[in-house]
Amino acid sequence: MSIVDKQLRILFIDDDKATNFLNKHIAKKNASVSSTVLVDSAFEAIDYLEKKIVNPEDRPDIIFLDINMPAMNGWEFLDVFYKIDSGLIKDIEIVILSSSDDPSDINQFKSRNTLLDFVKKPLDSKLFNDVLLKVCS
Amino acid sequence: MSIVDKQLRILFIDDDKATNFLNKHIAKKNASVSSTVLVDSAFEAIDYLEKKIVNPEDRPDIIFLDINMPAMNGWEFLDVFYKIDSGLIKDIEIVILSSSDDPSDINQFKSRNTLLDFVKKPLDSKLFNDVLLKVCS
DNA sequence: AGAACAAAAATTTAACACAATTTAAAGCAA
DNA sequence: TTGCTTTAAATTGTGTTAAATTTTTGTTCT
Repeated sequence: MSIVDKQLRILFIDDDKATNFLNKHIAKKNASVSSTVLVDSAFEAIDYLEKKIVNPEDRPDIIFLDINMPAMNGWEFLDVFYKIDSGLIKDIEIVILSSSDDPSDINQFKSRNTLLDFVKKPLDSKLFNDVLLKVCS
Repeated sequence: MSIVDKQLRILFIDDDKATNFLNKHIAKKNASVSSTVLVDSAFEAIDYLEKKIVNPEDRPDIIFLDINMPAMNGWEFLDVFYKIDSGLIKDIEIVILSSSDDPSDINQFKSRNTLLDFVKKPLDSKLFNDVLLKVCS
């Protein structure tokens, strides 16, 4: 059963290989997902969004973003992300995917009211489907 | 190509679901592995080894053990493990599988000279195969 | 009516087989 | 010897099928 008509493209940003592997597996099993892209760092994500995407139809619909990453964390990524001068990325939904219980992260999430959701690791297929439903509403 | 004649049973002890998922995937792709068991905690591992194994042929040949786990860490597990009063577990090889750089963990590993190897996460198929080769030598 | 059990449906997980990409290796030529 | 090309090997990715688990539904019995 596909919960939505349109097919969604998902970008996962996480420095942990095992997490990425699990996330991709869950995403690809969902009938509403047409493609998944994994990157290991926020830096790679910026590079991907700015350089690698040539056609608008290639841009992700949803980004699942880890917070705790070396070099550039999730919040720092978002600061850069929103400055990307491109119509391409305007309506990409952002979902925080973190195992953090840190109140400062929760506050960060609440203060940035453009973010779609805050999902606790590990991702599971039910949780993932809920996010997709949220995107379509 | 199977590097060994006998088929090996692997037990993974890790509290992270994503890590377990990746580990299992890698292990099951190896032709020398006949079965994999995953447990989420050291406590479950003890329970599994003491209670769930009835036949000697069911016991694992290798245990991949995470160090940093809540409630009971890897070293604490080993202390309990070696006290298990059962011939069943005598010649199980122990491999530490951790992302820790902590010198105290390295020292712990060196001081316990019965341990087969210390492997850094994330596990990959080459690394895994190397461990299997070590077991057979 | 409510609890409990059993059957059916649906969802999740695992197993398998195949394709594609990447990596390593061997051989040859400059 | 160095670099390049071809071949082989191995890792990774993908899709399909089958098994197992969970949820739902309906029926019976108290």
